[in-house]
Amino acid sequence: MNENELMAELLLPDIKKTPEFYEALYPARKLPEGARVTRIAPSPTGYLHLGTLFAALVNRITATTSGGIFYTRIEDTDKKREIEGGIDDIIDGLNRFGISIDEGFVSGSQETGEYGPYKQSARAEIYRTYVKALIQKGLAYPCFCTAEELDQTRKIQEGEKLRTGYYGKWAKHRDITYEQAKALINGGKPFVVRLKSPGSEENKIIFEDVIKGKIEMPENDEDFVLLKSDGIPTYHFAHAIDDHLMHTTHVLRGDEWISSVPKHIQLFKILGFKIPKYGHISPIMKSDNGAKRKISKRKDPEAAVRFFAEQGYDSECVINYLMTIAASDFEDWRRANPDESYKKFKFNLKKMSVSGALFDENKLIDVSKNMIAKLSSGEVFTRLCEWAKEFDPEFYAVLTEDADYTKRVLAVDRDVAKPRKDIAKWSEAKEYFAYFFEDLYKPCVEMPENIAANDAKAFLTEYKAVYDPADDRQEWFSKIKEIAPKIGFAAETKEYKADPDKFKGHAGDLSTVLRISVTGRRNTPDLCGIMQVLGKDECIKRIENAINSI
RNA sequence: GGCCCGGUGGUCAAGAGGCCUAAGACACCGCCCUUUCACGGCGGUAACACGAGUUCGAAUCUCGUCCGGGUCACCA
Repeated sequence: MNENELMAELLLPDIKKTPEFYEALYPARKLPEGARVTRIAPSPTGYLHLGTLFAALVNRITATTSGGIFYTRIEDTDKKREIEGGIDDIIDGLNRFGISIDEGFVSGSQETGEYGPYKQSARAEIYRTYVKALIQKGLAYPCFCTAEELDQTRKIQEGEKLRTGYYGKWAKHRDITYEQAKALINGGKPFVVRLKSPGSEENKIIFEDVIKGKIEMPENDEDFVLLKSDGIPTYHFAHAIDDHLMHTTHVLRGDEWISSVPKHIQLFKILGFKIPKYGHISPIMKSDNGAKRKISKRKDPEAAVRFFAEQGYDSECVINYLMTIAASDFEDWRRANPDESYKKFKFNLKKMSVSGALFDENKLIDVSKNMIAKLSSGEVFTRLCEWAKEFDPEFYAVLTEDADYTKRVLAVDRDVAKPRKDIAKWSEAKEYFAYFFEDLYKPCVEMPENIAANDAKAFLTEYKAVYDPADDRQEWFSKIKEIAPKIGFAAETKEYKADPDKFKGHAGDLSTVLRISVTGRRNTPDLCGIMQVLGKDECIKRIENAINSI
């Protein structure tokens, strides 16, 4: 054995396999030409984040449009920051938003696929095998520096205004000998394994980012850590091994990774792996006192995807909004294909924005209103109940007490040619439909200032006598028009506008009186339709109540 | 501070040297339609960060300045 081989044996004596074993275990995927293999690799250090959802969407749709595979991999190499239930929350969240997963973790506890395990903590032996091979070739070495020592050199570098890091002459253990290492290990010293970087800062590397375009950076010359002292790899190393073995073709991740690309490219080259295509996704930003900053888990409630669920934003609407951010041509496509699933959209990574977009709730509201307006009342019923069941059980009870009635309520101004665009999120529905339900209805008979109480009373009394729930909209309104002149109101709005002084108001004002009496609201959808749903008895009751309390 | 990336209305954005008197969407404002509110229709306010250069011609190419973002861990 030569010195390098001795070193490898000293550092990783338990590793008996070779990289060839794993290369054979995970052969290339049999996929059609041009199929893209993508993935997200969340770490279970918190709940599903908007940025993660966004990245998942972009990865999912690039795999879909190319006939490829999208898989999930759990990056749980940092045991210190891991939180309980993190995996479940992330994967369940993806499922909830309709992001289907072909392979890897498909639920919090279940994984599928031929390229597993899909959890890094279960892959330790694989990483260590590759590290050992690197040491054998003299391409990696042990480093015994303590956190304090590293801190010390960083301070010196800062003092001298030098680039910080473990490189060049600062790489203390770069040339450590087998004998030296052996002595330290026998002395019980912990160590990490570092890459013996062959790079130089003088050299430039150029790579084509599939989203951002051509990027030029100095070559990596840092002897960064491959294996931490607990024997677990760093992200960089795990990324190279996993994405190679799992045959990822496109690494689409947050652009906070862009500065690590030189490290990654170097690693792939040294390991003899084919370099995947990289695409770096700009973060979703948030405006904070005029300043623009990346949306943050700690400060912003909407950073956790759960926020949208609680608010009652429909998951499909959120995805469609995210698509408008992901692809500048998505809105045009949506207008041209109003009924297609977003999955049919021909997504092009090059159309992605290079700079981060501000999260725009107004736009989300607009997208949501448009989408919800297109739903049938049955579909609205299903989704509303689904939401209420989880987030507003009381309302859920009201909605499901008489499902047929509720469906008729939801059908007002909905299953028609031009449905209302009124609801943006399910949490608004309770307030919006309250007057339909005994338990939620709060009578209010406060009439507009321009209508005298006597006139209101007189109108309601007359109207009550002729009211017929069988009337269609036209008949319904003509009855109001017939009463109008009798109490000094214009039957036609135009009449009134032509000479306002001649009238106390117009038929429209009287319909407002009726509206308030029946619903307690000044604004509602089509009143005639509402009264039909409410039924004769209820309407009469409410009208009488109004007459008595004005 | 070093290294990257970016900068078109309030927001998202089209834009590849002449088609730019700069599109569209959201938001906002006005008018019309209208049983209210919406919807819809019509219209309006509002932008190429700044300075040099290249060119007959620059939002577009180059350089500089300024501003914003990211990153510089045994975190991902």
